[in-house]
Amino acid sequence: MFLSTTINGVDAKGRVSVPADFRAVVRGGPFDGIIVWPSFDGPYLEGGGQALLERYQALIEEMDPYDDARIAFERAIFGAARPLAFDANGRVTLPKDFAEHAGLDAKATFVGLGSRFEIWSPERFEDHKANAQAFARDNKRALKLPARPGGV
Amino acid sequence: MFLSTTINGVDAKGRVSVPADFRAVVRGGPFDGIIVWPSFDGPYLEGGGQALLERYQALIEEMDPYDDARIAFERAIFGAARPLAFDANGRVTLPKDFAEHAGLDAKATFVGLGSRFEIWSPERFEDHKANAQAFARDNKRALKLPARPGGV
DNA sequence: TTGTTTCCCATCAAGTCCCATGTTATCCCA
DNA sequence: TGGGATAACATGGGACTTGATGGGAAACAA
Repeated sequence: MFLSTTINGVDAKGRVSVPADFRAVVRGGPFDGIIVWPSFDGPYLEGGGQALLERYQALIEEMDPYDDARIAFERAIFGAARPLAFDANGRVTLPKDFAEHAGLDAKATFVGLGSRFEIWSPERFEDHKANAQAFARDNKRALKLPARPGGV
Repeated sequence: MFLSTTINGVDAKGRVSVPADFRAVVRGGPFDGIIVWPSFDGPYLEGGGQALLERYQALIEEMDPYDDARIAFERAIFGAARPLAFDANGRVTLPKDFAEHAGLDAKATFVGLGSRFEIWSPERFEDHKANAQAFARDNKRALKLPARPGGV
């Protein structure tokens, strides 16, 4: 599972170390690296191992071959995703357009989300985190978050 | 899996480099090249390895021999598809009618869609990409993509 | 011959690999 | 428990390989 949040440096070549914990998650898989795509939801990147993409593919292949929704998902996800292989030191090179989409220059924040992860510009992530926490607090009933005795 | 989007040049002879990642997908197959046909759905080309065509064949053979839809698909896909062999540098030569159908002149956009890919004129693809992203964003629950905590 | 297609070679850029170094975390032993 | 040794991790730069592309020669068809 992808867990915890890590900030790593992005060097002049666009290389960034993938946190060792994240590398351990995909180790032994069919592809020694991660698969990353720009979120169509905001200025950040989403990623996971090849297993994640294969799960998406299985979902999509249950749709009819020429279903409009299927083709839209295929273009939005597979068309945007890129496999990023680890180098000998566990780094990947971020394509320029990915770095631009997420506003990454000197630093990148890796956020583990269980089956997948996100990559943010550290400044944007701080804003987003505050917003997400406030949203969750204000909507916890609507979201049916598990309530704890005492309401804490 | 065919992944990511790449823009490659089309030279005066109608030659275009197939992205190295795509070549790697079909490498080792029975035919050292790709199979391409004009989409009956829009101004672009569809393609894949020989394995893809064999899967389509299996699907179609489940239909009744004289089903109108079957005959239409057979003509639209198998009748229109051509195998394009790689040259020593991994390029293929686009037949003129294919280039016309997709409006390809100086550049061609290869879009990976998992089990197959599409070839677009870069300008036309930009338009459709925005549509696909908006559609995917609005309908991602239909795909049961893992929801992000907070829904933000 | 004339135009078209296929094959081969040269070049340039970009991506990948390799080695070296500093820093942090972990382990072991006194 | 404290300190030192060791291993793991993150980072920087240089060398090299691969990929994309352009042009030309040879083979083929009209």
